Amino acid sequence: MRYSNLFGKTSKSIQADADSANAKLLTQAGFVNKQMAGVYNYLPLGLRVLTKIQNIIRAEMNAVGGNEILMPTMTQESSYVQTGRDKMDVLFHLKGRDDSELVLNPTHEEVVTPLAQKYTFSYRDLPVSVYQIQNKFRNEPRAKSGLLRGREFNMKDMYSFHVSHEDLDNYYEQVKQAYFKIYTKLGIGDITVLTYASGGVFSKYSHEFQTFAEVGEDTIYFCGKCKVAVNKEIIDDQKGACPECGTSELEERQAIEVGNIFKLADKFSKPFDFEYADSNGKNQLVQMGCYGIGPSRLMGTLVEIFHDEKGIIWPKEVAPYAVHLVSLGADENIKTEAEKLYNQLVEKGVEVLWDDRDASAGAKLADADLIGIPTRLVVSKKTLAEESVELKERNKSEAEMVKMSELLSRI
RNA sequence: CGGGGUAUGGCUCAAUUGGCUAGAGCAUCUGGUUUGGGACCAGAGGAUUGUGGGUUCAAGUCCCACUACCCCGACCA
Repeated sequence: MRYSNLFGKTSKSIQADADSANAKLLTQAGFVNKQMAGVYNYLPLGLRVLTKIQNIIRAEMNAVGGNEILMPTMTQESSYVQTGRDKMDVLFHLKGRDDSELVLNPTHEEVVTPLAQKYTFSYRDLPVSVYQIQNKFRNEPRAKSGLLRGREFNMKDMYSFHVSHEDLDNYYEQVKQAYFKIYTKLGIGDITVLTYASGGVFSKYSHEFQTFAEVGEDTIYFCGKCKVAVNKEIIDDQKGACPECGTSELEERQAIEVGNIFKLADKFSKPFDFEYADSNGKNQLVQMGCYGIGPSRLMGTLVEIFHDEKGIIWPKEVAPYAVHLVSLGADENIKTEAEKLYNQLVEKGVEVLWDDRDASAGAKLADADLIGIPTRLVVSKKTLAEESVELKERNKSEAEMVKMSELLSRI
């Protein structure tokens, strides 16, 4: 991609209302643009990152047998009346023609449960799990912290259906491991911990995945020995002790919730009367689990974790491009050489963003740091004199000269 | 939802006790110069000051209402 063709621009001045580092940097670098409180537009750079995060998640869900589907954004309110969730205060309500009552789905239990019911008759149809990656709507009393807490946000939600609690337990563990693989791939595996948390309205307890970060809204108590934590909301229930080893020597940390998994059991199968015939032909309630992770929140989290005073430092797995090619100087010769290199890289399948503008060196280099692509290549009079290209990693301070002839094999 | 604050070109801000044609920087456009860390010179365009009402000879400025946004808290599948 040539920078001159890229929709979205970097900006020197920042949004006055950008609170967190992720809101500030993502806006300034041209990844997102705020539509209104807690609602964002994803520009090309931002969408590329979001898509990569989604694909990492998608691969792991497929690996545990998840079937990807896409459910609707809106649903008749009566489904929520059936479960009692129509009273949730974060629910967006709207009216259709004839004053029909509709809601924008905050999650999809009310949709997926009756859906799965239509295709599940006996134990032979179970277990099964389905997931989708879609935008959710929650009328948060207070949206904040950029992508960390929005009113419309992107989420992967998976739902599993089982004949027994044991089977649910089994699958739940598999998904838990899949989640850790996701965090590891995103580069936050070592700072993300399994956290015992409240199950909200639907189950007594749940497991959250919490990433240590100062801006995190959640307070958790971390057990260094077991590498698990307890959310503050249930620390009293746990009597201030680690649920795995019992020690009360826990470290208080701030963290961002980057995933949450629940054993729903029959919380939803019951109101919808979702039963299957067992091997004796007797009807039994289906046991359910649900598993949520937010790509958009993860994108914000990654920026919170990986940035410096100059800008974002994307992990390679999710960076919008692998290489940021910068040509410095107005000489036609420089531009020609840069273009040659650009074409070679593209041909080789390297994702490259070429800053082909006539902007000053300072402006281009500052933008490269702000955007945060892992590898920066500079072509200038200086480098051409040595038939070389300057290579610098965004997360390192020193640059090195690489011969043009050797460059392609290096990348 | 309680408390506090803000609203002025695309962005960041200014405008004396209410007073003349609402200023500047960034960005944009034109010309020139410049190219290894957000360059410089000259010129240009761009605003019914969030919306509605009120007070006044006169309102960006004062009053009321509404809306949006931000902060603290509460809330948070």
